[in-house]
Amino acid sequence: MSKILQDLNPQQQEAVKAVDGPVIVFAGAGTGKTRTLTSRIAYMISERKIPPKQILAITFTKKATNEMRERIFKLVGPNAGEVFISTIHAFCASVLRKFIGLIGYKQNFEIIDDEDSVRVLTEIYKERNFDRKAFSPKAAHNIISAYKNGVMPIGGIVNTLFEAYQEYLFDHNLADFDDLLLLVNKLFTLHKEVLEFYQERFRYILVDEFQDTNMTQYEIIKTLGQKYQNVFVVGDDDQSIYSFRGAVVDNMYAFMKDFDNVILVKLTQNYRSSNALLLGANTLIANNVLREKKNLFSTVKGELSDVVVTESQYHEDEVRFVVNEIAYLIRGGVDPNKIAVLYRNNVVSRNFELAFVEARIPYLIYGGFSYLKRREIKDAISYLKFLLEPNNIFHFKRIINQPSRGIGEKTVEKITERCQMYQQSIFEAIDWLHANNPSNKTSALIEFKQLIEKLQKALEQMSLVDFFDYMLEQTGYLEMLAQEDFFESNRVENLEEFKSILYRFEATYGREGLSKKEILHMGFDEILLDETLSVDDKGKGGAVLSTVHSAKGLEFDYVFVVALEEGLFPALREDSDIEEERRVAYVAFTRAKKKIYLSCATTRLIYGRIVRNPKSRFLTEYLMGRKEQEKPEILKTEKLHSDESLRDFHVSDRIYHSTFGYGLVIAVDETTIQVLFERDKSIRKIKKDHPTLRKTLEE
DNA sequence: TATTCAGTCTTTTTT
DNA sequence: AGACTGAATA
Ligand SMILES: Nc1ncnc2c1ncn2[C@@H]1O[C@H](COP(=O)(O)OP(=O)(O)OP(=O)(O)O)[C@@H](O)[C@H]1O
Repeated sequence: MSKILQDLNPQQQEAVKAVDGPVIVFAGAGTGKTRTLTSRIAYMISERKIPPKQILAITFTKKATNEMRERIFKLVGPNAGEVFISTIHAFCASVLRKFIGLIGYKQNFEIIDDEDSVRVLTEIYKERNFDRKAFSPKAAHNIISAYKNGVMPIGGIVNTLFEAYQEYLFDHNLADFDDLLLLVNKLFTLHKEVLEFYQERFRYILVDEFQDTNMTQYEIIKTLGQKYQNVFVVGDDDQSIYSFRGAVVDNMYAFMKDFDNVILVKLTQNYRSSNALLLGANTLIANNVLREKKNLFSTVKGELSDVVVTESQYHEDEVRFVVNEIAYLIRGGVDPNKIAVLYRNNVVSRNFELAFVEARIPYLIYGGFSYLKRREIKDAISYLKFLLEPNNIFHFKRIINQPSRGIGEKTVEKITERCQMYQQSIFEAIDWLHANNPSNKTSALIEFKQLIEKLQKALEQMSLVDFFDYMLEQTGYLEMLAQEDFFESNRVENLEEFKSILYRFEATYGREGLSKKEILHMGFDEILLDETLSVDDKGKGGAVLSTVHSAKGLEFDYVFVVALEEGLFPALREDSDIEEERRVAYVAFTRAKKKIYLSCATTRLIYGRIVRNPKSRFLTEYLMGRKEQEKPEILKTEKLHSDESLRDFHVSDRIYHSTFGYGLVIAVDETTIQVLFERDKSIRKIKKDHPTLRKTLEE
């Protein structure tokens, strides 16, 4: 048997070997879906001699893309580089980069992120005097995006807004994230030649996390696969957590109908977690009605104490407990990269981040604010893009008064007016204004123009990295930051960090003899769709702080699921779907390999208000599968002794044990202690190194 | 145009 | 609590 198949079970092998024709792997968490998909690609290349160039693999995140490429590389070597692995968005961007001209956009179209979209909408609001109070531009963006993703219909004023928005994007040659998908779909529908080009190019298509594809994505995958029918998708209906973005689990069933002779493979053995952990996850998800019944099993038994339940009085206690516990694990030799703190809401990450810094525990944050979305980074990128395209009004508006040059809304309006009415370029308009109606404003504009021209020349003569410094200095951007609060000082650091990205651009694309302009264009395309890009990413890593959504597909030895309270997790808004909330919990709980900590706080500060929420139903549901006497005693974190980590027990100390509850130490020897437990008034011998044994404070 | 200050609203989740 | 807005003032 080939070495690729060796590490797979018979069902997984079946999925790997069925190279031709449509296949769906429908299976629960940790059953090796991704591993099967990866092995299948390796198998196709090394056993079936399929040219790697013909393979397209769609992952859910950029992180998953990188991971998959690495894994395939390990199996088949450098050939892996030729497989087209990407997120659907990045794939669409590459299609459009080639063919978007056919549907009226210019080839150098730009991809904009949410923040840019909101900017555009804000402008439209002002132009057309829309009422901000009815709903904010931000809300409008959410609605429009939901509409574009097929989540909700729109009408009336929102439709007007939507049309104005699309018109603006088209006129400015911009595409938002949703457009990437929609435009490709349009391209494939209107231009069969393009579709055929890609059908021939990618004869084998594989899709991970299929349960979270939306209608447009599915349409794209379906049409691409129509000709050769070699479409392989893997998914888990219980892990569909992106319905807010238009994901439709029913695509899994649609797939089985739309393609002929689909091979259905089910996997039931979970290789990630022990049965002790699986029991909870299985019981929890069984509360959902809308699902395929599955029963995952593991061959590893696990310990009752692998599930730790804690309750803290205040959220500060929760943070302190989690951070102490992680510090303890790391001291005990656990690799920080194998520890994760997962939460439903980004808000709670802040407290943890601060505590990690204080405790000097290295950490990484997934999800949350992307590095590229920071103001200073976006400004810098806008400067660079404007240098390449000095007639780009979009970037002009962003940078013209950054730092302040005394140019406000009114002046910008005058310029755009002339550009539109007389078909002038921005610089021509500036010259005209200065010649015909000179003022200190127009002088400032001329100065700006000269600055840009000077920078354009300099760019040709310097390395990108040196130029970047020069640019920040010449534009006065650095000085502007220096004058802001010192509190903002890490903006400067972020900009410093950006130089390493530029350095990479130059190293990757520089030697092919490309111009600076081309290098930057290619580089920006590469990073733009990479949400995971962050400042601390390339360091040695550390414990992971992540939303549950961003942790999908990942696994960690130790997982802390925090803020498990009604209203937060599950979120209880009028439009929330409790089954989806439960799936989010299921995803969270199934990330753990060795041990899981479920944590909630009685009292929490949110929006300056003190809220007291009961502990999450998911916590209860998770434990429901256990016999009464096997349910863990809840650890009240505020009772913990501050130096409990020393595990140095003495007679008359108070302790906590996950199975037996709280108790009093009555005798100590080398390796064990004797404890009188409060709950059942019995005396037990406990090993000192029992994993959940903790010293607590006096009563 | 820039700056300041009081009042308002926020948060689910992300490519 | 903190970010963000809009109106009032310099
Ligand atoms: N046949 C196998 N033998 C040993 N280990 C396996 C096998 N299949 C999968 N695994 C391991 O199980 C873990 C989970 O695999 P994988 O991430 O592929 O599962 P998944 O189904 O994609 O999970 P999820 O749906 O939660 O993302 C990984 O650590 C993987 O290496």
